[in-house]
Amino acid sequence: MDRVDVSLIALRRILRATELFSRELAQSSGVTAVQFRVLQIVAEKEQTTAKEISLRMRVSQATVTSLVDKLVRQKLVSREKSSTDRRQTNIAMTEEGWQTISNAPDPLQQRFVRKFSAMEDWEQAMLVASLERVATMLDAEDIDASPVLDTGDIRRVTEI
Amino acid sequence: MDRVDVSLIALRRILRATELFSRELAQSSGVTAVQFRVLQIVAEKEQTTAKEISLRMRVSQATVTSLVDKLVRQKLVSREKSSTDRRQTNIAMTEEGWQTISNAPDPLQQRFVRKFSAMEDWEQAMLVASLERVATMLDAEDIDASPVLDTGDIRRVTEI
DNA sequence: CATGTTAGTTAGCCAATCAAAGCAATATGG
DNA sequence: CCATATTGCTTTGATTGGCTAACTAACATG
Repeated sequence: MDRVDVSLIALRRILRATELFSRELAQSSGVTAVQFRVLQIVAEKEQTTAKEISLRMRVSQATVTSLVDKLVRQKLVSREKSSTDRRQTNIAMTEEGWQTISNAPDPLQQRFVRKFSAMEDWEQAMLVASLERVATMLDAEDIDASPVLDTGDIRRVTEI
Repeated sequence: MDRVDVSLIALRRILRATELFSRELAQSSGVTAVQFRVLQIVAEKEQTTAKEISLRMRVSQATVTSLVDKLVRQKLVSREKSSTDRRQTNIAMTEEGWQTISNAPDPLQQRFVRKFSAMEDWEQAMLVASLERVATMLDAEDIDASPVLDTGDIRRVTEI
């Protein structure tokens, strides 16, 4: 089997692993991976607008509305009309939201981080280079790519 | 930014690229990526059973039924009771099915293959090693990982 | 033969997503 | 200053993919 095949298989395994994890999380915890992603985006700046989320996630505003609805129902975020522009709605973290985000289990990413950290320096470097290479091969445009694996820990500052 | 972050970002970009592509395909062509995946599995051996598909895709049999329903409705595959074991249903490719699979646009994988092939030998080797490494880091069990990127060309023989 | 196992379908549910339409609020060009 | 965009968001109504649970049919086996 040639290398192209081997790498495609590996890629597929990676995709598959995250997909399965996502489902698993959806069942075990209250929020699904997608909802958690929204929560993360809100968390990055303490508050945001629906528009912002929709742009970041590359999803329609209608979808954002429904996702935010679910988070609001669980009291993880709150909606509030902006005072400066009343067409806008500010979506803000609640105390529960912060808690959820900090308590969220994160097996997949953690597994990755743990193993990655255990690697030799040269191997880490090689991996980083390779992953970036592949990413560039696959995507053309600039996309939202905060350092999370479908779900993961929040970095409030990272805005590449 | 440390290497862990950089690699997680790259991973996310990869995930994102395939996800966006999948949606795009769903709109432009008749079959969605998942349906296409089913079609590919059937194509590998000319015919299969629902069970086989469900195992390969790691999805319930009920889901397979509904996916196959859609393909049958579009006449891309056909159902036929197995003569050897009449509990089984053979799902077989139709002429249209073959056509669909061979005409299917495949920008993502093609982009990958093209760029990969253009790489120097040592770089290809490095990439393969890295991807496999990451895949192993993320998934534990053995999974279906035929050489496709959500959708892609068929290899009837490849059974790793 | 009775009971169990296996393959598949049906029914009923949920999450995520979209497009289209609607409703406010702001912006803007006469 | 008002009529007409434009913008931001929600509602409505669909579709897809996914699940579990219940059911039917066929095979397997003690």
